[in-house]
Amino acid sequence: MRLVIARCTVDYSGRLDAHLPEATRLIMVKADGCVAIHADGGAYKPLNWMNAPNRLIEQDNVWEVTNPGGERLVITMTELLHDSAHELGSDPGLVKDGVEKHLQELLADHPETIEEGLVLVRREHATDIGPVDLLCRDASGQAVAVEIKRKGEIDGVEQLTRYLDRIRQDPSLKDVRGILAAQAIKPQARALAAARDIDCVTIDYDALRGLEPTEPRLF
Amino acid sequence: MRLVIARCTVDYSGRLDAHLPEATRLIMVKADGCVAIHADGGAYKPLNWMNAPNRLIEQDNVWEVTNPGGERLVITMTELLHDSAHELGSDPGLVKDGVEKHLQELLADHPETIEEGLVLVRREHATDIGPVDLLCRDASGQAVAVEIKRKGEIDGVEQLTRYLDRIRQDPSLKDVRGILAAQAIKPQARALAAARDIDCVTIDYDALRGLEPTEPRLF
DNA sequence: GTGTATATCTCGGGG
DNA sequence: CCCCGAGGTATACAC
Repeated sequence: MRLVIARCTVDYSGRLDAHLPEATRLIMVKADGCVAIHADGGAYKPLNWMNAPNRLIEQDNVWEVTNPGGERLVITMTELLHDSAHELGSDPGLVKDGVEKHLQELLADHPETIEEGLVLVRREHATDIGPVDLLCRDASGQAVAVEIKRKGEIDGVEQLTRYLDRIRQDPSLKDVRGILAAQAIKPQARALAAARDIDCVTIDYDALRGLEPTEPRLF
Repeated sequence: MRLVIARCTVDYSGRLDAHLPEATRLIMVKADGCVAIHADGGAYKPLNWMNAPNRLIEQDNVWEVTNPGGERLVITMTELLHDSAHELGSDPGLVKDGVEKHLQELLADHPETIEEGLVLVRREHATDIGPVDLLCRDASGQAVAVEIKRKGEIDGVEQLTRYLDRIRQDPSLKDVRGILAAQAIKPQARALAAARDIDCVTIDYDALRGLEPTEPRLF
């Protein structure tokens, strides 16, 4: 990783056009060739960036970064204040706990916590517009499509609605109903769900994890 | 901005739990107190981060970053390889051209490029679930709601559908129809739009910009 | 503050 | 390669 602090202007042209007036910034060049330009505020987003793979041409005080997609980033440096390189090696990567995938795994193992008598038919049931999180059958034998979210918002209701439309085109599943299962569901999502005869169920993630016999903690 | 290269482990606890095994990484502390931890690959996202405002406690080789929302990031350093501080000053910020806002401004000035005879009634017409980009009337006097996107995808059709449902509850607008206007529209979005009697119109941004008398180039 | 939409979203997975 | 969905999304803006 190369770290350069320089007074510079930057021009990006690609998915849109963008320009940075002259100021002092950090220019980060990583081992994979990607480039990010950071100001001294805002943790997350660089002001400008180019993802790998890139071609970087250094010509005096002008750096030109291009990528196969036709995007182009030009950094014009007027004053170089720091320039250092560091060998970091590869990163083992982030280990996460508590994302939607875990919630889906737990609910697939314990569908009865969504609704009494609910039985799993298939996880990630495929439709031609994407996979439904859980396809189940309820105590009466009726098919139930379950969309799982950490946060239940309008988008989740729209998504489940699209899936239900598709699933219902299969004659054997034409009376499928929908459930939105989430750790918390916003009033707007509840309202839209109600208008579309979709049930809402809130899930207690910690209680659910307590049902797992082995308590598979990641760290 | 302070730049530290160190061999470290990192633990985050907050909206989820996350852990980084020991490796060498860049730790960036910006003037506003935010912290980002970068590996040597991937331009955009830090592995872990804490947005300002933060409280940072340095205790020997352990840094503890906490924020008012109860999130907590702990960096345990086993080897310090680089530590430098740099005065960057404030950044004038990024100037952009070609985002959706510009497209909306241009189309508001030239609604006839969307459809012959179309006349603007109101930009950002408010509904109780959000603003419609353009509300217009067509040559026959019928109301038309226009949703503008740079890229026309399914979400845009869903969004316009929700607005149309709301707008039609107003008796004076009950026969409003919808147009999705975008620089490019995906087949999936076209299919969904067709199923909902929403028209699709592709927009040539450069040609549209050429219609502006003053050619308001930003840089 | 909540609610909504945008983003050069990024990133990863599946066909 | 495209398509789709998740994200500690972040970020801006209106109410």
